[in-house]
Amino acid sequence: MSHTPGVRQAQKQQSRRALLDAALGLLEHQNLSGVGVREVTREAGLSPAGFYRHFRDLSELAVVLVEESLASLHGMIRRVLAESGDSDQLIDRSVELIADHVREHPAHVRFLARERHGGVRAVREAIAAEFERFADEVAAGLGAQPASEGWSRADVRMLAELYVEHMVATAAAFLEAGPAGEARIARTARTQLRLITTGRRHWLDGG
Amino acid sequence: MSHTPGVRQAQKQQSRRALLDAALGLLEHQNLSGVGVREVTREAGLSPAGFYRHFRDLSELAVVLVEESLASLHGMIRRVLAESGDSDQLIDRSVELIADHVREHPAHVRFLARERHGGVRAVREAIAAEFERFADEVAAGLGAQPASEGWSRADVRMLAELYVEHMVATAAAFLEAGPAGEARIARTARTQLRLITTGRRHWLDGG
DNA sequence: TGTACATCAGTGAACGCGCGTTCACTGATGTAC
DNA sequence: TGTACATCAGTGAACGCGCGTTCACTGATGTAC
Repeated sequence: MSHTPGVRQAQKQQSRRALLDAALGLLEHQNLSGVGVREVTREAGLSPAGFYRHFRDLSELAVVLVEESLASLHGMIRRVLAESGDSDQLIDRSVELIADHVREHPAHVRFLARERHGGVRAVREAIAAEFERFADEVAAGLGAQPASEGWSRADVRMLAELYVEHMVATAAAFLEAGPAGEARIARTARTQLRLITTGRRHWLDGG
Repeated sequence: MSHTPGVRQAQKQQSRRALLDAALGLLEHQNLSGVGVREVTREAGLSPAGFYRHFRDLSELAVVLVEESLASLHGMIRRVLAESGDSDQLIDRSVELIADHVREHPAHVRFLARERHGGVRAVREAIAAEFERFADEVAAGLGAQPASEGWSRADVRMLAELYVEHMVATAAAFLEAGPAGEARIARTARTQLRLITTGRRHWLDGG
């Protein structure tokens, strides 16, 4: 509307970003319940009162972080599903992508792992709802594969949930193990995925 | 040594128990980092200063809770491994046992799920170490089964880890879903275990 | 372009509060004789 | 059994501290004319 494209608004966005980033940084080493408004504003370079121009409280901020964390995860899932090749190659690439993702977004991944069963209901529910959506997405991807011919919708869905659960567990294990343990975690994850794939292949011929 | 069998000591144990129970109760709805010494003593009926006759701080108390929570879990694992029957019966019974366990020890299970990736390192490490021991135990159990003939130690171990991870995820899902969702969680868990079992059966014949 | 007024992101001081921890204490339990 | 002393779990008061939130404010940005 005005010739200047909202200097004020841009500055506000910058403060908001600083708050979100400060919080994410602090959450890498403590729980949401252990982080305080004053701590976040201190880290972000604002006065404590400034916080309330942006969020009602920390759990509101945390829900935004959930959305951002999951946006980056969605990107990853889409890349995994888009891969093509034989199943062993797919597995190798998937595990590699998870490792890359954890390396690139450690704070996001840690935040999700930590608050998924954490003490703040609103955040827990936001995470659970998004993981459901992941499972939907994975189920749609799996359903489109030739290997799923003859499968019931319910079975495709349970397989998708198994994959998502395994992906989350693998990501958490990468974090916990650090660079030194990366190779070991990756090896285990690949073998487990191969076992699941074997089960998938023989699912319809009577176990 | 004395004719009275330590009235003093018995009373001290009682206070200690009260502190542990109070903490476990509070931890059902909040993170460890959100719980305070004063809150715990209030709930336990002691004065704040009394806490320090028993624990250096809350994380020391929490590590004791980890041990207690896992003792009850160990019992469950042993029961699962001791079951006999065909594989479908085993799966049904295992999932049932998990459901029972969650119903009987909800606070313990919630505590483990919450603090497994929580903000207190000592507690996280205590939980991780115990889960490792579970995987050992499960691996030993699996290795003894005829179905594991010809399997490498590493493969038995990765299968054990997959089972443990699945068990933990299932327990957490039971908690999250509450009684209303129990049947649905159980159905999914059983199908997933059947898929894994199918993979296990065909593992050695080239995928 | 210039001017007068409106908006509103961010400030700094203030509030009441509950926290973790310490301390000297008290009184029941335990022990030695 | 009785007595004198030692132990030590639990108390209550005190401390300094950082917290979340509110408030009236300021001054840069935005708008109307």
